[in-house]
Amino acid sequence: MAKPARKTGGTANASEDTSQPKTARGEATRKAILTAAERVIGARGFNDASIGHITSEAGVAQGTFYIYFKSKDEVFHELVLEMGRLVRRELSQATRDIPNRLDAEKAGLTAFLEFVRAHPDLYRIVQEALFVDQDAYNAYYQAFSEGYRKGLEAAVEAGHIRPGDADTRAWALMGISRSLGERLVIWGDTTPIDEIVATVHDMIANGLKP
Amino acid sequence: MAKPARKTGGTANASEDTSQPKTARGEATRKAILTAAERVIGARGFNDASIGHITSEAGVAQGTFYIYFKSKDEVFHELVLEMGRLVRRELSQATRDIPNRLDAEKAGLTAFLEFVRAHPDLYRIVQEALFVDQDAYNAYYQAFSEGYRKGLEAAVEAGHIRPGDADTRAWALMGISRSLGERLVIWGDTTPIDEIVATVHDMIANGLKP
Amino acid sequence: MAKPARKTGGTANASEDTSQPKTARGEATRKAILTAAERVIGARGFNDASIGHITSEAGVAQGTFYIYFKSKDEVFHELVLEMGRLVRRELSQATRDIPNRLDAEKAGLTAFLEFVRAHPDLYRIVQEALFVDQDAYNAYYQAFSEGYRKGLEAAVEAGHIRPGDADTRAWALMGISRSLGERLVIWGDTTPIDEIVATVHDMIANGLKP
Amino acid sequence: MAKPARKTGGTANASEDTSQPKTARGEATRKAILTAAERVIGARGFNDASIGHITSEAGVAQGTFYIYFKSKDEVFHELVLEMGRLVRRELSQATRDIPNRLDAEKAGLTAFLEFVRAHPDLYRIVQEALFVDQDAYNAYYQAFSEGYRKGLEAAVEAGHIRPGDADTRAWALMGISRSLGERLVIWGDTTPIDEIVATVHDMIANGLKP
DNA sequence: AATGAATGAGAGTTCATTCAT
DNA sequence: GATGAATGAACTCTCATTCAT
Repeated sequence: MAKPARKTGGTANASEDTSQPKTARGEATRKAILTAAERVIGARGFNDASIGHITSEAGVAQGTFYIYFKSKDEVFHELVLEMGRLVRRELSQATRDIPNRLDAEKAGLTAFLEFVRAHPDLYRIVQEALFVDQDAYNAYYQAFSEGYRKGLEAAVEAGHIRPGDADTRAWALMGISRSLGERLVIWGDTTPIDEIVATVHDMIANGLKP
Repeated sequence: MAKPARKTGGTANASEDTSQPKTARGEATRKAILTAAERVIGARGFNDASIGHITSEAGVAQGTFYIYFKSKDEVFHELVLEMGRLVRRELSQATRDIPNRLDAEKAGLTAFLEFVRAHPDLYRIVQEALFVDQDAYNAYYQAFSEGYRKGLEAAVEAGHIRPGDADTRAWALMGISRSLGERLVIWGDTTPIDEIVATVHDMIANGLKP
Repeated sequence: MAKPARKTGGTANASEDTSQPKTARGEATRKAILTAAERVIGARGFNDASIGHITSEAGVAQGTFYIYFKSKDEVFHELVLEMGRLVRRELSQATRDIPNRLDAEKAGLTAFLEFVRAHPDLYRIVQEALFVDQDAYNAYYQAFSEGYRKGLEAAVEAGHIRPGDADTRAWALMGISRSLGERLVIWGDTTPIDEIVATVHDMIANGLKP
Repeated sequence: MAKPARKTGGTANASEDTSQPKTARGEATRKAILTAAERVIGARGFNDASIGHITSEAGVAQGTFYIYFKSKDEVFHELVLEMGRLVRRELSQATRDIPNRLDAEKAGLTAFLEFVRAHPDLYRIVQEALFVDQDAYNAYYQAFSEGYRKGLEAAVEAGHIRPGDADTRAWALMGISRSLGERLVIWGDTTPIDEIVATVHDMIANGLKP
């Protein structure tokens, strides 16, 4: 029997032993490794991407990796966090100044799909986090689901959409985004994004309107 | 440079060197290994689940594994296929005899969520297939998305729902199911399934009705 | 340092635990396994030939192997002994009744090359014995070299050939046979055997004649 | 059934993933492993020589082996090539400046036997190549047989020896060398090399002279 | 800061052999 | 006599990580 505990967290706080680069050269090296890691892990998956693959893609020696990152898990963790930051920034830029929830929903979906199409590696990395760094995965989706939920609660309050459990709706809407994003990245769908959005938004808007 | 090709397929046809069991004892052993693999891989993930973990969970020696499966990849492949079969059977049983698409949608979602809650390991395994056995992953979702699409096309035809791109809608609806299923399995959500379904179905039904 | 001792012997006495077949059916099974072993080991080499390969080539179950042979080493041993018996019989039949040493030499070479061309697997097996069962290898060549030596000594005595160290000559002549045999088996040489023999015998006869 | 194809080639081009050493230390380590492999494989045979045996003989960790060689097969391949280079160099040094073919033959045989007695491991390794790396084995003997053949053709042309098929003679002479070499290495023969050569050369010279 | 050689634990897999039926 | 399931030791190879230079 003996179900083993699921691996969880561990790589939470990034800066402890790994020195932050002090020079411009160091900064550049660190960035090169991070970018290489994104490409390599995105393409091969976490387990098939070795440190050697990453460093050779980055054009540095293997040992150099450990000057900037404590472990393989740590780069991965950082990539997931980065993905979160980027997506959230994108979405908040796209939806700021849009008072109506349903309009914001539409703009957000469009922005998300465009981002995902532009960064397919990051999409895969976030999905794989479920198996590699569950804490990061949780943090990623928690941030989204809470944002969503609050938005939906406010929209109900404001009478923009009709009543209904905000958390469940938040997960449902997130699911739509993820699924359509996956269709682009994994399945190579080429439908123009605005067509996708039009179809989906028709459904969502009618599904939620008061 | 050298972007590596993504691992793909390879484990497609199962029986070549691995002998199918010829006795009841063998049959039982094979089943025991498969079940153990489901538990262990579901719990630890593909990479952290070693053959040793699986066989010791199954109560057999390591070598016994290779009597029934050609490789670690192959059990995984078989688990994904099995998951597909089980889910599809569940859904078709739940929705047969329901003529109206929207009602069928509701019944299907309920059945899916109940299934997922009952088989959390299988959910994780299918998700991980994206990184371990992409062919199986593709086959799994292709089967669903096509079924969905056909159902939606027929429903439009029949005037049960209003017009709209069936493929996009199919992916959107699949995304809703997956996301809510994940909330149950990964996030330990305890909302009663019928409440979830009620909330979501309100949105879907209004979103699609003519 | 620690040069390990070379593996040697161990499988010398064949009948101890392995029961000799008592029935005609058993006899046939044993023969089938031996023949299969010759083919499989000859083709793949000792190490790449598994018991499973042999038994499946023989059309019996794995366990059956151990009814007739104590171990993998043992079949191999027996094959080498068999090769020795066959070759010696062939040679003595070919050279009996030929009083003159040089004529006998010619007949023997012809017979040997014909045998080898007809049994390429056995040739390889004997060569591999050097690495698998050195005792058998030694026994095989000792028998030949001694026969050769005695023949040459007698021939000197009789004045058929001119004086010279018999043992060295024996190894030299054996080397010629082996090398030409190998050219047939390993290199696929198709020169007619009598042409080969004519060329070589010209050299040997002139080299040894008084 | 299913006669398996004979293993062939595969280890042909050496440098692809295995990095050539870039420092003196690396160079030394590589050399140490190669030397250890020669000793260990020569003594125990390819299959009984594990990577662990080789690395512990070399005084390095197991993993270090794979920094310098892609596989066990690859070291073996390299050893066979090295053996070929060494022997050819030895022979060409011993026979250069000797215009007469028969004299060169004598000098070559002497040099070969002395080399073999000094490097018994290499002799065994080349023989085992027939079962481990047939390409290397072929390359090794092809180089010799062609050199021999050309020499003999030229000698016939020059009237130093009498006419006769050069290829067959080449294999016969190679066989003599191999066989006498084996007697030294495998059978521990202690006859002084010049006595062996005297006996054999008497036979060859008379056998070939015009 | 950067290198690259070295480590060694641990993984997947094979296979000769045993044994209950 | 024959089967085929089961065993487990042993092997090759990988890779995250450390360290001397």
